[in-house]
Amino acid sequence: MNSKQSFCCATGDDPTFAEQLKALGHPVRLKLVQQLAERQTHCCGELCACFDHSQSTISQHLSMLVNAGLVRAERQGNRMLYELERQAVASVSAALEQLTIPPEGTGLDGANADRKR
Amino acid sequence: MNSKQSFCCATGDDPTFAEQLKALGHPVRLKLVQQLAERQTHCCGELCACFDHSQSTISQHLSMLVNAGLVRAERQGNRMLYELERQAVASVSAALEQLTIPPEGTGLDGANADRKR
DNA sequence: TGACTTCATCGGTATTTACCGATAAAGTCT
DNA sequence: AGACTTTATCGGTAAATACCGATGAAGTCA
Repeated sequence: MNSKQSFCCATGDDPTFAEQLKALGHPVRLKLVQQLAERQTHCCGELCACFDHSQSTISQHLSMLVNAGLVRAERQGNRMLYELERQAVASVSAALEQLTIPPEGTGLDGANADRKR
Repeated sequence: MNSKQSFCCATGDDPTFAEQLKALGHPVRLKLVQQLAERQTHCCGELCACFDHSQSTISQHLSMLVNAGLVRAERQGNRMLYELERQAVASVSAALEQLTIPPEGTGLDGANADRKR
């Protein structure tokens, strides 16, 4: 039953890394994250105003971001304040950057070696 | 008809950023990228050996990575050599890191301001 | 040429995702 | 308390995704 979902190379690392990337990999959610990046906090209504999707849709996308650990939600009176977990985004970014480092001693990496920040 | 997919805040930026994140946001594809990061090139067969998915499945995942611009494919005789586009991964990483920068002059960013590399 | 290897593509099915409207839950305010 | 605001959740549908086996296409090698 799990033969479809398993992947044998799993070395036990990053259980949520793919999840986080997946959460970021939707235009609405990415835009939400970008909005959140620009200000300290947003409530759901403000965010909804940026999209022409229903409130329920935006709320669901937000909760996916929260589940992925990329956004924190905090109740404030009547409304929910959403705040970007910049640290989490940073660690996703850092993990990706790791993949950028060419293997040692290849000597073939001419096309890539010059970049590297 | 496009009312479901449009998102009004789109400022015209990053047309493929979400696409790239989405491509990375699947455990098999992420693992493929990680494999490719560790060596200069891999052929499809080598990569298939790392998963217990069918060859067609792996091939499809690879072509998604290629379409997202994250992997380059090059024919070499009988086989295809896949190589990570480290530059593309780096730019995804950099774009994410941008989101990490708190807005100027908030003064409220105590929970996040200490990190920032 | 024909047998063989390697990979991509096709056709199909099952699962997941995205989305909506309606409603519930939580809070405010009079 | 009741009216109102704000957001989450439920139930459902349509579309997209993930996967497979079978087949096709491209290349090698005798």
